This record gives sequence, C-alpha cells and structure tokens, in this order.
Amino acid sequence: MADGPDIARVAALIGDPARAAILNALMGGHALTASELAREAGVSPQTASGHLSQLHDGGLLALRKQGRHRYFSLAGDEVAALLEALDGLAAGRGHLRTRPGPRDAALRKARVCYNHLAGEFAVQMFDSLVARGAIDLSAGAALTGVNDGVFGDLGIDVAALRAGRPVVVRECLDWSMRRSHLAGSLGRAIMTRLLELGWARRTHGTRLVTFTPEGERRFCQAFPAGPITESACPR
Amino acid sequence: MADGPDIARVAALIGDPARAAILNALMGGHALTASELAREAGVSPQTASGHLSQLHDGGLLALRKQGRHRYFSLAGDEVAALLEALDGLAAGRGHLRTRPGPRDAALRKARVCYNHLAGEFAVQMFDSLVARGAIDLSAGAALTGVNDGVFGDLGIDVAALRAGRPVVVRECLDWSMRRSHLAGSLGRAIMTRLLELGWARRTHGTRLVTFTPEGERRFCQAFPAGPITESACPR
DNA sequence: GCGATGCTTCGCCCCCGGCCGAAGCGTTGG
DNA sequence: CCAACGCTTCGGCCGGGGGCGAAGCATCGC
Repeated sequence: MADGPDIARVAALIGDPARAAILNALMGGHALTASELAREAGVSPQTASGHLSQLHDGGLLALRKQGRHRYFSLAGDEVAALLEALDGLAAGRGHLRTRPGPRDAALRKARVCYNHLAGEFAVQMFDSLVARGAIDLSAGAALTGVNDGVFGDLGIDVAALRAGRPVVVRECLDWSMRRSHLAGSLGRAIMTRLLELGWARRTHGTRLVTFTPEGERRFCQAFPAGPITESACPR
Repeated sequence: MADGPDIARVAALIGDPARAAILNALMGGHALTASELAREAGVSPQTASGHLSQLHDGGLLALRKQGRHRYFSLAGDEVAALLEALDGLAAGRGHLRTRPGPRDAALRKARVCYNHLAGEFAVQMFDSLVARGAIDLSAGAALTGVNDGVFGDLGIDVAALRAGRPVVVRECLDWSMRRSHLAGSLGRAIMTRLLELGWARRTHGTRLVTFTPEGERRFCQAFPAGPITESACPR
C-alpha cells in the first residue's frame, strides 16, 4: 500500500515549531549561523544544533563551514518553493501566528523568497516577461532570445548566467497571490540587481522588501503590467 | 520574530506516518470512508478517527456524511498540489518508502493527482495546450477562446465549466517531471473524459493510470507534443 | 601557551501525542 | 424492538522526541 516517496519524513521535519522558525528565517535568503538561528527560533544553542543537523541530514539545509562559524542556508529553490506553498495553504486555512496588520500588507507587495523577489511586484515582473516573450512557457520555463534589452539595461549578463548553471529560469508559486513568480538563477540575479541599483531595500531580519518611489517608477517602466493585470504600481 | 502563516501546524499534520498514508490514499481522487482509510494507514478505526478529525479541523480534508458512512476527500486542488510538491522534494532527497521498480516507472508516465491527470502524459498535454494557445499564461493561467475544437472533440462543454466555477484552469507542479500540469475544473473534466472514452483505465486502490494502445494514439493526436518536448508517445 | 567564543555531544527529564481496549452514540435493517 | 455496523469518545499505556545543563571539541585572538 505504500507507493511513492516518503512524504511524512520531510513534513515531520518542517512540522516542528522550532525547525519551522529556522526555515522561515532562512527564507530571508541570508546564510545564518547556528547561534543566530537558535535565537531566531527561541531555543537554546544545543537544541538548535540538534534541529540543524536533522534538517541538514534531511536535505533541506545546505551547510558551509567558515572558521568557527557554521553558516546554514536553504538547500535550494525547491525547498523555498515548498515553503512558499506551505505558507499559502496555511494562510488560506487561517493558520496564522500573528494577526494580519499593515506589516502583512507590505509583505504581500514585495518580499524576499529565499534568493529572489516575491509578492505583487514579482508576479507583475513575471507576467511582463512572459507577455513580451522573454520567457517561453510552452515547454517548461525557458529563456528565449528576445528580451528587448531589459536584462542588459538592468546590467545582467544573460550569457554568463546560461554558462554558469543549467537551470536559469524556474517558476515559484507565490504565497499571497496564487500565481507564479520568477525563481532560478535569473530570479536571483534580478533580485541582486534591484538592491544594487538602489531601487529597493531590505529590512534587516525580515523578508520585507521596500521599493523607493524612484525605484518603483523604474521597476514599472522596466516591467510594465499588461492591460489585464491589476498593476502593483500607482496609476 | 514570528511573521507569516503558521507553517508548522500544517506540516505537522502531514508529518505523521498514518496521516500521510491517509492523504496519500486520498490522492487517488476517490472519497473514502473512515474505515477504509484506517485499513489503508494500517491503524485501528479509533486511531484513524482521531487523525481524520485533526486533518478535517486543519482544513486539509473535506467531509461528506452519508448514512452511517463518512466519506473523506482532499479539501481541494491546493492540498493536492502541496502533496505533489512534497512528493517531489522527498523523491529528490532520496526519501523513498519503496525501492524504485517498474511500478514506479509506470507512475511517472501517467497517474492520478487528486482529480486530474499527472505524469509525462499530463505534462505533454499541458505543454500542447499552451503551445497552441488554448491556455494563456501571460497573466496567470486562463482559458482563451482558441482551442481548435479540442475540447469539443473530447466532449467537454467549456461554457458550462466557465459558468460552474470561477477557477477553471490551474497549474500543479508535477512530482516526477518538474513541470506544470493541468489542474482545476478543466483538468478534472479531461481526466473524467479520458476514463469515459476508454482511452485509459485506473488500477483500483492505486494512483496508477494505464493507457490502452488505442487510447495512447488518440491522446497523442489530440495533444501533440512540440518539437522540443521529448514525447511520452511512441515514435 | 591561555582563555574566550561557537558549536556539538551526552545525559537526563518530561511532556506531548500516537496507539489501542472498552464503552457510547447514531444509523440501518430486520 | 433488537442486533449489526460504522464511527466516535474516553481512559490509560507507553514510546519518541524536544528541551536544557554540563561537559567536550574545535577555532580564534592574544
């Protein structure tokens, strides 16, 4: 009667409050040390250490030793995508840890999802890229040649990305919107550039991403919303 | 420190072996009674009853009382999609309950995902529909007008589907392939027709879907693979 | 070398939660 | 009405696993 992969093992890993808090903290994209994660989860360093090795053994976390520190991060895009999906389902079922407030609304607009952008802005960007034919979805997400120089204008070397890794573009189901946004190495590169260009800033220790007025204008210019989509941008 | 939905609650629900077995059984799409699910999970009826109320309270299961039976089914597409995503991650991390065998390969080709088709065939169908412009992904998945009469030929009344429910088309990330396949009420309708037309049959108590030689031919004719996609069909 | 810091391992406590036996409740069928 | 059946609730058992204190290893700075 038991066919298919062992769901329970993975789900049980995420199912502990302390471990879930750790994973949630790592959704911010920054690699964090064991002690930082312990603080984040509200448990002692020993306890956190145990949780971290479980998550590592389970394949959910990547580990990089550096001096006397051990930096943990999510094991990859798929893990982040799964956590987003869980977020979505939990939110839809009313399982909230905090009451929805203004902070929540800001998160829906723009936030970090591991290493790329999520939220209304991210969905608009994804749609815009698809609409202009930069991304082809007819046989899995793939980069086409056409992009009207968007990536070049942003200062992103697409050729270098292609060379670097096989998977450049990947879909990730957004938590708040129920739509795909851009993940993969391209998504990562864009997020990086948005911060470098000063269009948006991150709030430390949070997944929150705040666009400057100027940055928002530029963003909407680079990734215009289609006629159907309700725009995340003013006017 | 706690922002966002309560992931742990949902994950913990799935994280128990008995409950995971129950959910897995319900991925077959059929509504099952409490005792059937108890047998499926290998626990006593009392124990199963407890698990079932937890899953129901948690919003993962839908319940329909009928006489002295209680029929349980998955609460919706999103739950099925989450379970598929978990399957994928677990498989990728080598968390398998059974050794991969011929049965496994058959599951990768075609299987049921709650109420719609999944596997290579399903991905090919999705790609084919996108390529011919029947589904528009530029702003979330939506049905266009164009469909070259495919749906009509299959005996599916698209207008009636539109009227019935708001969401007609939805993406679901495939477990074995890492690509989207078609869910939503349209996906459900197509699955139903495939069985009614006798193109494919289900193996009882499994998620397995087997196409007849004739059915496979017809299917590939109705949903031809693009030039890029490696075809699930012979030749 | 020494101590401080970051992290892990060990040992133990303890509680949460899965599990089943027995009993209770509702429905069906005679 | 009673018996059979499906399912749930209650009570108690028990194991797994999270939690921390204390000690053990590494690494860094001096």
